[in-house]
Order: sequence, then C-alpha cells, then structure tokens
Amino acid sequence: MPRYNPAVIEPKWQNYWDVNKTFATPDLPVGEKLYVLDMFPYPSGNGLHVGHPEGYTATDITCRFERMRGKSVLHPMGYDAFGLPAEEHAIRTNTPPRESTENNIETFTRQLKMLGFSYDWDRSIATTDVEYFKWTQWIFLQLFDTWYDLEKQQGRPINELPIPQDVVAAGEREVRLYQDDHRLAYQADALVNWCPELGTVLANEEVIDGRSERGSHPVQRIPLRQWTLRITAYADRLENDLEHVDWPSGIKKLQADWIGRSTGAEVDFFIGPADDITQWKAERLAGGFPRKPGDDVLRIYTTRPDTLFGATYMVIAPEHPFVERLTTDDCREAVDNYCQQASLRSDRDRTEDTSTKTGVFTGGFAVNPVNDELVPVWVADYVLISYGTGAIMAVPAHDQRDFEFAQTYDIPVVAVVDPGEDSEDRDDVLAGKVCSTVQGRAIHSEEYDGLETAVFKEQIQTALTEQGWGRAAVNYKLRDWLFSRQRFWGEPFPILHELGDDGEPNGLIRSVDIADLPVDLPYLEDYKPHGRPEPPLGKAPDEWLYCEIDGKRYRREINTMPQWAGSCWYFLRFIDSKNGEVFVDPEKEKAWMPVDLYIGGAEHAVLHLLYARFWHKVLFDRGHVSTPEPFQRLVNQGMILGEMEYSVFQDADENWVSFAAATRSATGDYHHRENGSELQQIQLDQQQVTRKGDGWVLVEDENIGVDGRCYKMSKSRGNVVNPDVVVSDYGADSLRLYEMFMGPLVATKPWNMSGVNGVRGFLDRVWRMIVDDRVDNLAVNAALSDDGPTAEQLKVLHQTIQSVTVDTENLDFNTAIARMMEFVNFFTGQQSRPQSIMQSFLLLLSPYAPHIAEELWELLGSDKTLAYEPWPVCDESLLVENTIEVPVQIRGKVKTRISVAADISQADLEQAARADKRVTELLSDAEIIKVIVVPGRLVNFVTK
RNA sequence: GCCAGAGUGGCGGAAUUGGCAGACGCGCUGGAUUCAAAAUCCAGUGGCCGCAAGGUCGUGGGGGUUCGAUUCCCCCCUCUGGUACCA
Repeated sequence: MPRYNPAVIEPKWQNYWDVNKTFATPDLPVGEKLYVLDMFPYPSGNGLHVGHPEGYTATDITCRFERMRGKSVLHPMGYDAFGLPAEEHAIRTNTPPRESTENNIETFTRQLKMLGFSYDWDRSIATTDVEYFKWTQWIFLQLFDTWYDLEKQQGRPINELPIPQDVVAAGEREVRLYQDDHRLAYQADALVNWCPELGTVLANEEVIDGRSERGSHPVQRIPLRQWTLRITAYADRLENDLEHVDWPSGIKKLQADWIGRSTGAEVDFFIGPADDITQWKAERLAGGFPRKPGDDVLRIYTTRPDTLFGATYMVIAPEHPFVERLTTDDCREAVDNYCQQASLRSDRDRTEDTSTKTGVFTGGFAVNPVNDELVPVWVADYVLISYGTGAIMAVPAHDQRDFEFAQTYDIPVVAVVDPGEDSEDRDDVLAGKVCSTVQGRAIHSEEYDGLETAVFKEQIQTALTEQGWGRAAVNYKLRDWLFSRQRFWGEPFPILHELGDDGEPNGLIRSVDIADLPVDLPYLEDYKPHGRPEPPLGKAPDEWLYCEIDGKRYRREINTMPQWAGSCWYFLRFIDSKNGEVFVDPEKEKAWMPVDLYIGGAEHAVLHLLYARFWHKVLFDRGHVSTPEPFQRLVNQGMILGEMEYSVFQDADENWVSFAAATRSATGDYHHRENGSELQQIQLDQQQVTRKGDGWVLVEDENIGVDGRCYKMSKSRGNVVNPDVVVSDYGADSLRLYEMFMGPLVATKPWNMSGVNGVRGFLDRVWRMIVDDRVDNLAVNAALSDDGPTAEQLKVLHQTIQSVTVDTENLDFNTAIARMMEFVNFFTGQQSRPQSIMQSFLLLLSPYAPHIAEELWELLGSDKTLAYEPWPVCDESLLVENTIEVPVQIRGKVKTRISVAADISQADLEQAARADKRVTELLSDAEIIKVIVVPGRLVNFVTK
C-alpha cells in the first residue's frame, strides 16, 4: 500500500479508537476540564449535510488539540429526535416514528463515525430515549412545582407561595387553583398559533411571517387552552445575564431585542357615566391605582406618558373584552363586522401591508385623566390584544402608526412635543402635518410646558401614581412560552386531570408521582394529524388514558411537549448519561459545567438558546445546577452555500437575453422587462462565461449579462453536497480539512469541489513526504533520516508550531492549515528530513487530519495512538532572526528593501537606508523634508 | 422600513497596534517526465505601459485624518442574513 489510501486507513483508525475507547472521558475531570459541545442534530431522513461537519470538525479539532495539551475534555454527541421533522418523515415513509427515528439515528451515527470525530460515544443519548425523557418530564415537574418570587427575583417551591387570606377562606379547591395560577408551568386560554396543515399549535418563535417555520404553512389565531411556561418571569435575568457570557454580540442583541423590554406607564381612562368622573377621581386619590382594572376604566400602556395631552383618540384591539361595552347602538353593526373580519384575517394578512391602517369608531368615549377631555375610542387591528393591555392612547403627532391612522380617518393631530429649533421639519411637526417621535420640550401640556421629555416622563409618572390614575410599568415583546403540541411524537406531560362525578375533568390537576416516571407514549395505530386541535393521544387505550389514585379517577394530559423540550437540558445529561437516580449527579455537574465552548448555527439564536437558558435558570433557582448560565462561550459557524451557478435567459426563438432584462412574475415565470415575452432560464457552465467589468457575460456574446451566484443548499435546488460522496471520493480527512480551509469558521462560504481536491493534494504530499510510494510495501521515504536537523529546518518547524498553536487556539483553522502547507512545501524540497521533525509535524496535523496522522505516526515507530502525545512546544529562541529585510519607502511607496541586523538602532537603520545604492539614486535630486524610521519595520523618506 | 454582517486577483481567502496588499489553496499558462494520458515535479500568474530595467494604477464608490489607510472618521452604493404595527 504505497499510495495514500484513506479508504483503508480511515476505517482502520476509527475501529482502533472505538475498540480502545480512546476518547472515553472520565466521570470527573482529571486536572483542568474543558466541555466542548456541538448543537446536536435532528436525525432527519436526509442524513448528514456538509453543514453539519463544519461545526463538528471545529469542535473536534479543539478537543483533540486540548487533550494533547493535557486538559480533561468532555466532547459528547446525541440526537434531538422528537418533534415535527421526525414525525413528518415517519408519516411520509409510513413507519412508526420510533422505528424511523432509530433508523435515522443509525445513519447519522454511521456518518459521524465515518468522519473520525473524537466523541465519547458511550455518553450518546437521544431525546426520545425513555430513560432520557423520564428526566425531561421530571424537569417539567420542577417547573410545575415552581412559582416566581418577584421580590427575591427567584423561582421558589410552590408550597412556599403565600396564599392570600380570602383565597384560604374560599377553601381547598380555590387554594389549589390559586397555586396553579402561579406555577411556571400553567394552563391558559389564549389565542394560539394554530397550524391546520401541521395539525398543531406553534410557539411565537416558530411562526415567521404568519407561516410555520417548518414547512411554511399558514397559521391561524384560535383560542385554545394550552400549557404555557412563564418565561416572562425570567425576562430581566435572561437579558441582564447576557452580560456575563462570551457570545457573538449579534446573538446577544438578537436575544435582547426578542425579549424587547420597554418601560413606560399604565394609565386608566374613565369610561363610566360622564357625571361620575369627579367621584371616580376622588376614589382613586384615596384608594390608589388598583392591581386589576375595574369595568369603569380602559387601561392603556404607553412608553410616552409625556404625550398624554396629545391623545386625540384611543384604540382597543378587536379581541378586547370591552369592545362590547364601549360600542354604541348606532355603531354596533360596523364594529361587529370589523371584529368579525379581523378574526378571519390571518396574521399574515394583518402584517402584509402595515402602511394601511384600518379601524372603526365604537361610538364610545373615555376621559383623559390629565385634562378631563373626552377621547373617542376606536377598534383597530394595529393594536394587538397580546401586548401591554391591548389598548392604547393614540398620539398621532408623535407616533408613526397613530399618525397614519389619524390621516386615514381624519382625526385631529395635536403636537405636544416641540422637536427644537434644529429640527428641519419643526414647523410641520408643530402644525400637526408630520409626525415626530424624537424627544424635545413639552407644549400644550398645561403646567408641564417647557419640560424636556425625560423630565416630563418622570414628573408625570409621579403625578399619575399620586392621583391613582396610573403607575410605572414594564412590558416585554417576549410572551410566555406556549408549550403544548397536538402531535404524537413528543414527550407526554406527566400531568393528571381529576375527573368529577360526571366523568369530566373538574379543573383540578396533579402531577404524576416522580416514582411513576417516565410516562411513556402509548402504542397508537393511527397517530397522524387530522387538522383538528384534539391531540392524537386522545385515541390512546383507556388503560393509558385513565388511572385511579387514592380513590379519585384521573385522565392523562394528552398534549405533548414541543421539540425544544429535550434540547433544553441535554448538555447536562451528557455529564452523567446513565444515571438512574438523578438527572445529573451534582458533583459531576459542578465539575464539568458550564459548557466552555458551544458551536452551532445562528438559526437557534432566539429559540433553543433562549429556552435552554430559561430552563437552566429555573434549575439553578431550585438548586439543581451550579451555574446561572449554561453556555459560557458560543460561536456560530457560517453557512455553507452550494457551488457557484451561472444563469441567463433565452426567448422563444432561443435568442440570449441578459439576466438583468428579465423580471419574475408572482407565479414564478420570467418575462422580458420591456416586451413582456416569456423567457426561459438557462444554466451555464463556467466555460461559457467570462468576467467583464463588475459582472459576468457570455463568452459567445459579451453583451449578454450573466448572473453568477451561490445559493443555499436545498433539496429542491439539487445543489446539496452529500458527505458520504465526498468521503468516498476524497476521504474524511480531506473533507475535514477542506471544510476548515474554506475560510473563517464564522463566515458564509460557497462549496467548491475542486477545493476538496486541493486539500487532498496536500494530504498526498504529506504522505509522500514521509512514505516511499514507489515500493510495494509501506515503507518510510528514503529522505527521512536520524541526522540532526539543520538550523533552518528547526526554524521552519518552530515557526509552524507557533502559528498552528496560536491559530488553533483562536479557531483560525484556515490559516493554521495554510501554515502546515508551507511546512510541507518546504520539507518536500529537503533531501534530508529528520524523523523527529516529521513526528512533531504529525502531532500538529493530527487534530485536523487524525487518520493520516495516526497512520504515519505508527509508521514512524509508535505502537499507540498519538491522541494523548504532548502538543509540540515552540522554542522561541530558534525563531530569532539575525538579519531582517526592511522596506524603504519614498513618499510612502516601497522603492527597495535593505537587509540589516535585526536589532539595528533607529539611527543606524536610517544610515543603512541612505547608503543603499538605489535609495541614493532616487534621492539624489530630491529634497528630504522628513524621515520616518520605525526600527524593525521600515524607513520612509518624505520628499518634496 | 429597521437591525446585524460583509464587499480585496478569474475563484475561496490572507495581512499583529495604521507600516512590504494578494500568504495558502483552486484555476490558468509554460516546461520536465511519458509512446500518450493521468499523476508527479519545476517555473510563472492583480490590471495597464514597457524588449527590459522599470513605471503606473489597484482592497465596492466618493471625501477626510496621516509621512503612510484593506485597517481610523464622514457620506453613498451593493450583497447576505435576521426582523417587522410590541404603543
């Protein structure tokens, strides 16, 4: 086997690592620990994609590198196997979900092993393992057993929740309902995102543009009783603690924006009989602002209480409970129609065109407490029932949306903030002709006139509180997490609904005893979604569905948990994956957590990463984990795009048409921009195009512009690269190396198969540098010697050690590989290659291309893996240069280079530069104004 | 619209604190080897002018700071990703 043949050596070493459990991790770290985690994959039916090995190779290199540097490394892998994609695949292939999931897991495992990743496979888990989701259910019960203490800012056991006296007096049932109302996991009637196509409700985070994130199906809003997790209780901590983690700033900002904290005030507008306003104000002055608004007021939320005097109308959401009460008889028909329309409009319709606002007057009025003016109340769908109080005061002069609405319906615009003399459109703002949202000085605001916005806000806040009209308030864009799904393939909730004498649920619930976990999924003949909101588990056999405890009959909860449940804590289970007593042993948890490096795609910025942090904080509050944050450092790998594609158009007569001349219709057809004729899109080979100016053109007619771009890999485009094919054509080491060599880890990069061929060429040269490829048996290259290395050889080695070490530490894998290529280029030209240097090089290469490194390491006489050999150390004394080349510039342009002693003084360097023949020549008839001399760097003569 | 990120040869990309632009790889060109090809090895390879020495332009565009800018500042353009009535 003289030639480099990955097909033989790669399986050999994968088997070696497997059999010898080379990468088994001890229960507790020995010495310094390092927990390196990949975002575990969904084992979809399509198998691995080249995007997966990108992050996985990066973490694998880091792990192999740090093991050699003596760290105890935890590097596990598992599968996020519950949820829609797996279930959809099971339905498509007509197999039971567990069976198809297990098949997919098998495929993924085979593919991952084929790439030589150094996972401790004994720790592998799938979220669908019964022994795993037993603990997912257990954690859910922790959430169920926890209420949030706002004062202490901490989640606490439900039995420590103070119960108000009136509730205690109302009896046991009321106490239990009160507790249920305060749990972190609670049931609520809410307008939910119902997706008929998928047959389930979805979390806000899973709905994009009114369509499902998975499959892009339409989503409707329907009211449904659902399990919800009180993530909003943790909103401030989730935002503030971002400060302490080492994450990309973009992701932090995304999370902070998603949480969307805003501060302002809640204000009550009186809607009772006009004559009662004086009495109402007296009551409020005495009694203060009530926690819950009564029927006689419309409570609004505003971030600009300083604009209260500019409120010329109010808006309530179509779903607001007061619509009925505020609507007068002569407006009723119009209001009913509008609300009816709004309920039918999907969220997509509602958000499609946000510039046209619609609404209808209710006929009702409310009293603005600050000036006792009557303000008309409208219903409009630009106000959302789910945010704030579902009602607003509209200040068209200082809010863009209100302004647009007021324009449409001819509502007065009263400016109450003077944007200041510097403002360009000040006159128009003051005249109510344009809207201005900037801060300024108050006008038309009675005693507040002249105040700056910030000061006004503070003063009015105090006044509102004193009068009992309002209070300071905080709101979040983040909503509580809708946690139940009407699908089969998810964790069952460990919850029982008590049945009354009539056999129907009586509203009381209890958790399944921890000793009775897990609640496994029942066998179902038919688990497919049917488009109605009743979960398939409702069809489970009675022995699963019903049970009796202490003489009471119960029916099981039949919703299932969403996909995200299992991924919220998997990193904890990896630490102690086989523990049957607890979800993770506290000692081990303390030793390994937090995750030191977490690499995965940016698409999980607000879903997985926010949910997991939330669960972790609950577990932290309840004393089950030792760190407030799970993931200390996060890195997002960039997307890998398909290969470059060139396209152009042809008309019906096969005449070429420039790409720019085509326009795409709504149906997806292409037409000529000018004459409207139908066009055909034509894909071109690289040979058919050439570069001209900024763009590409046809070789045969350079007047025809061609579009050249890289697209996301997708099955429908047919540009997906399959890792199996790359491994069989080039080998796993080549795939690993190429994915790292393409460019920076975090960058989006296009795939290019000839680049894989290029790194394969590098590995071929590595092989030939050490192996004699002209004999039949595996033998070392005759150029290898036991002679001592030359000074130059040593210097090249140690330069390489230094660069590869620093680059690997910084995840700059592409430049580390470039340095190793330079090493090989140099040593290929050396007639004598000292064995010790070759060995050091193999150690540097091994995290990147572990199979070939192990094979050659063995060939050079070792009998065990190099995985734990000490990482080579750079001897900096060998890198010291005696002489260096310094560029000499004239007016900032390099004219020549001079060779000088490395430690030359500033004065000597200038002398040496002036003495240079070429410099003398160029300076002969020039007047030197200034000389810049940077020792070791350059000399620059500034001349006239 | 808003928020991120990015624009460097034919392509992917490199370049410490502002100090030699284009490392490394692909591709291409020429040569060696070969009956031939593949593979391999050697040399060259940003544009323009020039036989050459050399000159000149050049990091999306325009301006600025500086002895010196891919790097810092201002304005603009393009692309990619995210997001959208959150009061």
